[in-house]
Amino acid sequence: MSPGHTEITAPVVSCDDDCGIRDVLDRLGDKWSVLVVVQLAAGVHRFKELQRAVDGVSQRMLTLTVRRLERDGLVTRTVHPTVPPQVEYELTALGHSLTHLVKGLADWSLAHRPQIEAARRAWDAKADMPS
Amino acid sequence: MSPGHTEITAPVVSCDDDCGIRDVLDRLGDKWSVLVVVQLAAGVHRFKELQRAVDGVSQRMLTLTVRRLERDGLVTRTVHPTVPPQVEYELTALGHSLTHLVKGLADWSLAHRPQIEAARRAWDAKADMPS
DNA sequence: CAGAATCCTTAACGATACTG
DNA sequence: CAGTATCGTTAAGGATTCTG
Repeated sequence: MSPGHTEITAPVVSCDDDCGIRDVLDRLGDKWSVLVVVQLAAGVHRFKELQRAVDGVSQRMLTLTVRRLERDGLVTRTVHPTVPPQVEYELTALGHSLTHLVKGLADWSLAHRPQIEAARRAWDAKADMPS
Repeated sequence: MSPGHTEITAPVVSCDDDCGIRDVLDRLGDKWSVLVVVQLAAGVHRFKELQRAVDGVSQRMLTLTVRRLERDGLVTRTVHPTVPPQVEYELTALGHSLTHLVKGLADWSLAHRPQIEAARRAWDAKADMPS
């Protein structure tokens, strides 16, 4: 191994081509999927409950989000043919397995938030300086 | 506690308001940040090396991405005033601490990809059915 | 209540050209 | 090489209205 700069060692997660990470990232990337999964990790929710819990999500986006999660097999959608319609969403086993990772991200986020904010302040302060 | 449906138990990760998860998610959400972090986890990279390694990223987006990562304190940018300019990017300790989580996501992704694809095929097949 | 449909605004992204 | 600047496209998301 020559010293100095990069020799491009074995990629941590082969991302030479898109071998799957992107698929998951695209689902985690959108604004609401993770938040919904996190909420559902606490238990079964009806549509309106979800919307209140996530706070900020429009009804349209919540619909789209749960549909995509359902399509990916992360949540189940159960319709009860009652007089006011009642639909319950629940995490599948697959969905629950993701919860641990999401929890990890949340923990990391909370733990390192001060550092990140400090770095941002430092950067922004530097940027304001003319010379 | 009444039985039946949801009583909204304690949130897994308090997301009543946005208490930090979103900040991290927004950085994970964009198309390239994670890929760049993953590449840098393998070692120091120059700008062009990164662009080749990530494959698909435009020079503009790579610039924006590394700038944001630098602002957040996840990577360092070192300029060597050589005759052709040479800039090296490297993960900070903070950046490295994120690597574990990203690796976890990648592993999960690879492990459960078949399940997700199967679920999608099933969903799409069902959707095509007229009745 | 749960949702489908429509319209509209924004910003993420990509391609190209130019610079130190 | 490592950017910056500009432009055009597209997709994500929000607001609103209507329906079973």
